[in-house]
Amino acid sequence: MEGLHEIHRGHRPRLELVSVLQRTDLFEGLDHRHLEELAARGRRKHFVAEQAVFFEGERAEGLYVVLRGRIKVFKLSPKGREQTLKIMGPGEPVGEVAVLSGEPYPASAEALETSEAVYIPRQAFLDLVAREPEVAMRLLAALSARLRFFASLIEDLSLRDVSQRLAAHLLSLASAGDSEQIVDLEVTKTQLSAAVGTVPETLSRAFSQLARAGAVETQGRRVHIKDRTLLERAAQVK
Amino acid sequence: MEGLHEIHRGHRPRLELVSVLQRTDLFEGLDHRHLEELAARGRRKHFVAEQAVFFEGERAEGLYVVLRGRIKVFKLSPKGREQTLKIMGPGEPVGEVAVLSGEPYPASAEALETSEAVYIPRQAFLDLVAREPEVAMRLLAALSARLRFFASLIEDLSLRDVSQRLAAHLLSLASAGDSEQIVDLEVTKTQLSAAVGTVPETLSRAFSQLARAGAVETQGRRVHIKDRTLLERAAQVK
DNA sequence: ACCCCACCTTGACCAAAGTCAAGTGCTGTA
DNA sequence: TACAGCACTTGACTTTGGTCAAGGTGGGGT
Repeated sequence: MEGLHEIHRGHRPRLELVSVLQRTDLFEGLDHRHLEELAARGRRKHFVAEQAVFFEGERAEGLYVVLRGRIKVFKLSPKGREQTLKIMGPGEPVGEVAVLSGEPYPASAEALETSEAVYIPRQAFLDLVAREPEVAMRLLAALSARLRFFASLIEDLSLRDVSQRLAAHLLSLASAGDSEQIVDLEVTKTQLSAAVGTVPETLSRAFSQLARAGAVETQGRRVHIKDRTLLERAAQVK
Repeated sequence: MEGLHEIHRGHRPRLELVSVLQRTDLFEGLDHRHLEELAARGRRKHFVAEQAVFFEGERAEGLYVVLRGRIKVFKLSPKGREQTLKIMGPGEPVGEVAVLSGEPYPASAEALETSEAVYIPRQAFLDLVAREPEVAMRLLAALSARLRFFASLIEDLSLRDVSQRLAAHLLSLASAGDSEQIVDLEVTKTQLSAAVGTVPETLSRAFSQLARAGAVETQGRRVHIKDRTLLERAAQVK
């Protein structure tokens, strides 16, 4: 029994780690040798809902790659208000900016729900990036996408009001075509308020404003988009 | 004469380009062969104050590396208000995110003053990044730094008021040590207002508020920091 | 089925900041 | 030197949105 456990703890999990790493934006299709090494040096971590992953200002000893669930990256104001930067889902890396620049984490992160991630120690990651240009290219793509996202968040916060931001957010959740459809917010409205940069009360008013205009109707987390054109107009000029 | 001109246009400038590329964050210390190729495929461009470099939404055919002067990257609201994302100085790349992701420029850019840049066509850059891991690493460092900057801009816009943002901005311009010192804004106050995410009127009031508190005194673009501790307090909790 | 608690909504209020308008001062130019 | 134009400031006003307080609602657990 003793021996069997050894094998299970030391070996089976590692093979399994390789297979989950392969389903990751950063590492899929990567040379098996590299995956093996990552698996050997990385660790699988489990988080329950609301559990902290790391805190802003902490030294970054490694990064996480989400396997299951969602991890919210956010900033806190002294008064306790929160601004969500981004919610990361399966396949996405969290904390890689801090690891790359060698500085402390620039924001905090916590699990939104039961989640799993691979933890990769700083040096293991840096070794891989330096040795494997393909990983560097994927990272560049990931960081570029994030910069784009941040730039548009900055634009929203600075130049658009809450209803416009909400309308734009709903449109980004909506599928391309249909004028009328039902979208799932995937988070509570309180969490949504932190993502669009406001408080629950104001978000609620923005929703009822859009509802009064006839653009949407809400039932809990489900939002019925009644008139996409109207919603598009609410997101823009005004 | 004809021949001389040929040489001057076709060759001298290229040698010169190599030498300026060497003074660039992204390319310094790079293999001479690569620099030659960049120089062959790139072009030097000159901008006068307020001249557009590119517009948001335009297809990104290449990127720029600032040699001299400053280039402002910004977003415009439908109503004409502007949010500065970042002002880029000598050595820094502009537009590389669009080139990397193959999507349109996510923001507009224009010269703040007489400026010079190297224009590098998309494919020349991608070739180099793919072939030269060192360039990819530098890019990762640059993008990481920018993400960090953006994250803190998002935090500021969402969670702090204008005086706090102004105080923080002044502190970032100030040198580390001294409690009392004079800093140069390096831009007009109107431009500063776009950088901290407000309008000139509000910025002006924020300045007089800080002045009333005894933290600073302003004389045009020169700001006399009279009490750094006071300024730090104004930047924070409040 | 009931109850509890967290989430959400609404109203009243207030503070922050954008807009509009007027006026001052500085600078570069004719 | 005088003028034009721009940057900046200040005041009055309005709008937006955050805060506080009070209910309503709904889903999960016992």
